[in-house]
Amino acid sequence: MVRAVDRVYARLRADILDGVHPPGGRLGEAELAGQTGSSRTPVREALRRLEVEGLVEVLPHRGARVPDLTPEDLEEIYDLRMLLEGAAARRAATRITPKDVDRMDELCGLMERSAAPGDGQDLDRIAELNAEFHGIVRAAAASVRLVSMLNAVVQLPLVTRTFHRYSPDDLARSAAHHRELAAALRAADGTWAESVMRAHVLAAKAVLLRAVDRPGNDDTETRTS
Amino acid sequence: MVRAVDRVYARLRADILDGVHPPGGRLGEAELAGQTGSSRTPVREALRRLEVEGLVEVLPHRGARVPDLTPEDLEEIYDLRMLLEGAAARRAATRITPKDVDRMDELCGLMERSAAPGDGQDLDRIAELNAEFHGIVRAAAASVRLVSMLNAVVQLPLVTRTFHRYSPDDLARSAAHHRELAAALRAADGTWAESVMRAHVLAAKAVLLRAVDRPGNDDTETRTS
DNA sequence: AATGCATATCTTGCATACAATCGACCGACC
DNA sequence: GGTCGGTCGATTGTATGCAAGATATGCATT
Repeated sequence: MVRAVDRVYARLRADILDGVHPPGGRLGEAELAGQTGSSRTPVREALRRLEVEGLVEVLPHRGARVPDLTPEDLEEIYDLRMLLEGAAARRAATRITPKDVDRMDELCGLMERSAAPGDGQDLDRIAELNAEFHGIVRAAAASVRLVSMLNAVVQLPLVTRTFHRYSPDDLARSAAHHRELAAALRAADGTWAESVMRAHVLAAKAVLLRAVDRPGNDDTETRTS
Repeated sequence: MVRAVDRVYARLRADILDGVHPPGGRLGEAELAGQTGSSRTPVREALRRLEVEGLVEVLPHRGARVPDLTPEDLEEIYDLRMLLEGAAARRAATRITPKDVDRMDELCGLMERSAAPGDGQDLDRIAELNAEFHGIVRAAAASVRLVSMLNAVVQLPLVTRTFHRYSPDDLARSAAHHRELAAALRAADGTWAESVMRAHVLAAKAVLLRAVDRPGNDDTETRTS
């Protein structure tokens, strides 16, 4: 039997990331308790956990809300992500196993295939593979605190989770970064790996900020489940 | 009326940092509720907050414990602290006001006076001034997420809070770092400020690791309140 | 005598009842 | 007519009762 707080936490987190609870949306404890079939106690605990991850903000006696991020917030978040992912890549370079790098190369191939234009293109599949790819790097960094901080900064609404904003050039650049990162890690060159990772994150930041400034091809709001 | 969870949280945190609850010590909810005069609910919430800050570790159905940090943990923590404090110093360089730098210089003078050998020496007072000094830098960094991450990493048992381990040379070096950091910030030179800050943190790490390897002059265990 | 299992007890996890606080609405007064 | 104050409603914060899981202990069995 899993704990109710874990179910509520996972459900709430997924709902926020999928846009079920829009930014600025109110999160009443009783309402969420009803939706999840549990009582307010696990809901409260889940909300507090999400608060420290930055996914919700709670005001004393006034409940929890989904924060709507300003462009300055996004700037801040990506700067932090660059810093932390870069440091993780550097640490990983001297700790990762060849087997892990092999898997990363394999993932590169799969991502490139899913990114190829045409009927076979599957941008959601890329997101999955991408998550595993970066997960390997973080795991190889072997720093529980660094990883937990990364989780607090990476998994934010509309920060990641989708490659739909990426142009063909963006996708090609991302793929090149992935290949190069694997090469740097295989060479056990921490500085190289860190540099590539920083570029990778900054490129993602550029894509996002471009989309925020001109919210035309943005499809996150239209998601319903 | 302040919330009970805040009282419990502050009390518990202070007790852990002061060594009232030694590393490895068990933290029963009912026991803590009795000590703080509240019920288990605020205690639970406070424990969860402390968990994400790394001050306690909770195992499902098995309660909370104060984690005892291995030398590898300390290594990891100081690496992260170097990274984050360095980044904060860099951001602060282009955002800090001259008034804040003036105050930092003032604090430098006060710390140097408190560090001077003799009857006037007051190492605990240095800790206070030092906290304000670095607080100014963090505030000037103007990044709520960066600051919260720093708080999660800095305020750990036996990481800071005391200058009793510092030799006269260590104290002199620390003072020099502080003066230089103020100068770098006044010059609005982010790279300079970051470099000094990284050196400052690494120097502190060296002092701590030296003390851990040869736990002779360590007085944290003997504290009772 | 040692090991495995069952049980007993203690602790945490969850649910619900009660209290405190905040915001909104309405009325009175200026 | 506008503004200030009070009361009401709703929501969060706290306390406590109950259930489930985990560890420890003791007994039976090999």
